[in-house]
Amino acid sequence: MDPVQITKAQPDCAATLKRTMRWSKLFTPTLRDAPNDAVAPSHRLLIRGGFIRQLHAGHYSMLPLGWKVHQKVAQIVREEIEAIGGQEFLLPTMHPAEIWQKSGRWDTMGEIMFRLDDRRGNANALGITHEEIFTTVAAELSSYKQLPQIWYHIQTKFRDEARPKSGLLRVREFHMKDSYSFDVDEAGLDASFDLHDAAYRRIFARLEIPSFGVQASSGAMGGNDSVEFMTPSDAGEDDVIRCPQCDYSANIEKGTSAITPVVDEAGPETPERFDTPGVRTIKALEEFPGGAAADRQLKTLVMMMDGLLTLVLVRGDHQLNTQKLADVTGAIEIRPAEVKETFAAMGAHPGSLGAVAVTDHPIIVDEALRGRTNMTTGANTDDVHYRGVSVERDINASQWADLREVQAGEACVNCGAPLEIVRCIEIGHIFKLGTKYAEVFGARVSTPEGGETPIVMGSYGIGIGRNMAAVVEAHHDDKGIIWPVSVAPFEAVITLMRLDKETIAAGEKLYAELKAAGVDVLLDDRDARAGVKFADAELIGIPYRLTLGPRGLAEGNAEFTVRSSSETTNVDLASAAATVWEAVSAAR
RNA sequence: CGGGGUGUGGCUCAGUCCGGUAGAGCGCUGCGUUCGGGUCGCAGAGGUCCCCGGUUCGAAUCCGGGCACCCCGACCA
Repeated sequence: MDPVQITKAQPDCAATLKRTMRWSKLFTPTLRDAPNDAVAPSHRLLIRGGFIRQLHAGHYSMLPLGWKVHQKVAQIVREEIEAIGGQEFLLPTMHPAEIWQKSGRWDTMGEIMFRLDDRRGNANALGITHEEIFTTVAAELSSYKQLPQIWYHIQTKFRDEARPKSGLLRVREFHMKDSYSFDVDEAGLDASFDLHDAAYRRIFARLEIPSFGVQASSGAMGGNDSVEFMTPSDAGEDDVIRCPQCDYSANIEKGTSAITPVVDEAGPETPERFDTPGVRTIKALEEFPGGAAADRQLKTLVMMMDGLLTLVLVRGDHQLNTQKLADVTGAIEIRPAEVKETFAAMGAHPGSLGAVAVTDHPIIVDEALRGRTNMTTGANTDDVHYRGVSVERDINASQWADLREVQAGEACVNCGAPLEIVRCIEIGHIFKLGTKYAEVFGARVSTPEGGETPIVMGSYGIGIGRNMAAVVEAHHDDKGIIWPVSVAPFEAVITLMRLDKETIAAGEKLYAELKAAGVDVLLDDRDARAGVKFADAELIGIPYRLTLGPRGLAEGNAEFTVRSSSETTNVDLASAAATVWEAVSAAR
């Protein structure tokens, strides 16, 4: 028997060709038409290009090309988190109810969390995020000397979204990178937070997603100093307030604006009742003789806050933002009261409601109503209103808060410029958790002074699939996707116009050269018409194409085409691989 | 969860109002043709018409119930 030979691997042309990625063997079911129910560009193109297929609402299969892109996106995220000291973990996706009960989120998460019982009848949850799990592990940290730590994982998260939509943009099962920072104090947390902020900006730059950070509500996740990264897109689901002049930007759930003060007359000593037959809306009351302009009316909203009927007051021409209401009250379940609940509590129907002299329900009043006098509002009798209402004198406010939703054109609180409201996709979220989880799970470290302190934590998330979709939203045209080289399913494609011996040989030679140079390349050897091959290459968005046909080959040329610009040039066969390599490496 | 819409071959859709044994285009298979931008011709395969029940001689079509998916809103990192 021959002795085992251990030899250093040598480039082997024959082996390379055996491993050649041939389009004829590639499973990429491209479609000429997108399914009619796909609306968002990324959704349509990822389906048409054969990247993804839906299994059911909010659950997608990643086909080979889709998974390849997904992994490239994840790898960029991984590299940038490693670069700030992140250490990668693999954690359970199914968690015992107990751990969520311990943090209190078993109840507060509500229906967004998938829950299931095991054979013993024990309750479990599918992880929607991993604060609880990481903090449990972090309980083994014992000394300030071990800090700071940044821990992360890239894994499946489950969220039982009420309405999955827009392909990969909002799904129920998805991969997310979440990292958690562990510091001994607030200053350390600030530093870890800033590291993530910078890492996230590098990630979006490498993905070529235009992005900016906005002040945000941290919602059910808990915490403060919350920054969301946004990319403008009609396919998004967040409205963002942006100042075109200074750097102010905030999620509409959080942001505010300066509004022109309304000058009120003092009004009467006490509110005056007056009949308003048939008046049911702000607009109708504006037009009613003896009524008032919308900005001189009080809008009284009846909300059920965790089952407690509550009055919420905003100016007549303002909108309530329910997330702001949730944030200031801590309520979990908020819904408008039903008409019959409202009538039972108030004695009147919507359209004639008001808070004057109401004492048996909590009343939360928007800050914009501070100091307002001589206002008009419903009198809790159908077809009757009050005028001459002074908010602070006549209404028993239990809480004042910023509840108003900013409208486009209102003035920036920093510089006074008119604000814009931009539809955006949320592509990342970083926020400071503080010591909440550390205290619950006993993650404490000894301090230099010899005492003990709970670890101060931060939490940082990026949805991989959503970012993949966001790249497509930012980079496509009417022919298909235009992937940035950094995440393209292939960096280059060699398109054979004919399948004769000479063309195939030239294609395989180029393939081997590019492969040897480290270029991720695909050989289109399908027996199809030129139009089909070009259209498919453009649809799936390969950044660079080398076209080999009899026309150019006769003169020793290939054609080099750039997907993003459609620019085509002739290159000498001998230098074709180098041309591609240079373009790819410059763009990586 | 509220409102709207849709379920017919792999994809896009017609047929449903007015019940009569299921169609087109694209795609797919074979043969021929063509060969640098989704050729052309011939032949062919492929459908529990979302499911269950009812009415009827007969249901894709009418009636009842259910399910799924999409869009808008609510909600949601």
